[in-house]
Amino acid sequence: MNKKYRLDGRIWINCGEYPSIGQGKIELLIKIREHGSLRQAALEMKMSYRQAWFHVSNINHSLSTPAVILSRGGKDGGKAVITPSGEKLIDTFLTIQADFEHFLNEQSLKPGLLEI
Amino acid sequence: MNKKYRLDGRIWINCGEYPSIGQGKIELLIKIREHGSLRQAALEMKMSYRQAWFHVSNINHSLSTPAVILSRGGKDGGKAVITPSGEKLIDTFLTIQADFEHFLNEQSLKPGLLEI
DNA sequence: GATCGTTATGTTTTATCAGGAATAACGAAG
DNA sequence: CTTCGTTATTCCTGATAAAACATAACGATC
Repeated sequence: MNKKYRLDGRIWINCGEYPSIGQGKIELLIKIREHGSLRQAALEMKMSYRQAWFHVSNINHSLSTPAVILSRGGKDGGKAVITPSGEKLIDTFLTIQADFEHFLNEQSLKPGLLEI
Repeated sequence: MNKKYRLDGRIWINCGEYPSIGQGKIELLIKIREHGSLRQAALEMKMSYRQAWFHVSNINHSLSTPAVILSRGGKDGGKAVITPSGEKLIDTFLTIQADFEHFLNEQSLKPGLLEI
C-alpha cells in the first residue's frame, strides 16, 4: 500500500492574546506590496476582499507597529502600503520558513520515518 | 502593546492520499496502549467514541501495517491492542516532535523574531 | 460638487462539521 | 443460552465557519 511517508508541518508567529501570523497572511502582505492595493491582492489570492481586510486588521493589531497602512479616497480610490515594520515581518518569516522546510526534509529522510 | 512573539507550529506525517497522522492521533494511540480499550482512551481524551474510532480506522488505513488491532466480544466486551508497528509509529513521532520543539525554541530566541 | 475606484462594514445565506442519540454485532464466561 | 461491556455504524440536529450580498465612506481629480 503505502511505501513512503514524509514529514509535513506548519509554523506561525504566536502573538500572545492576539491572532497568530502564518503563511497565508505573509503571502497576502507580499501581494499587497506588489500591487499597492488590498483589493488587487485579495483578487490574486482568490480571497474575498472582506477576508483580506480582516487579515490586515488582525496583523496590525497583533504587532506593536502596523505592517500595512490602508487609506481610501483619492485619485486611485485608495491604496495599501507596507511599512518598514511590515517588510521586516515578511523577511523574518520567510527566513524562518526556509529553515523549517530544511528541517522537514532532513527528518523525512531519517530511517525512522521510512521504516514505519 | 506586544513585547514578545514566539514561533509556534505543528508537524504531522503525510501519508500521501491517506489521512495524515499528527499529535492527536499519536496521543490517542498512547492512551489505547495504556488502557487496552478504545472506549477508555476516548473517555480520557474527552473525545467521542465515534471520533476515536474514526481516528483508529484512519491510522490503520494510512499505514501499510495496522497500528491497532480492535476486537469485540469476549470476557471484557472487547479490547484494543497496539501492534509493534504502532509502537514504532509512536516512538518515531515522539522523537521527531522533540526535535521540532527544540527547533521552535531555537528560532524563538533569534534576534529576527524578537525585533519585529 | 460630481465622479470614480478603493477602503470599510453590516447583514444574510449557505455549506461544513462536530456531537449526541440510538442501536446492532460480537463472543467469552457463567 | 443469557448476560455483559465493548466494538461498530447509522442518522439527525445544532453550532460554527465561510461565502455572498449589499452599501456606506472617502478624497484627489476634474
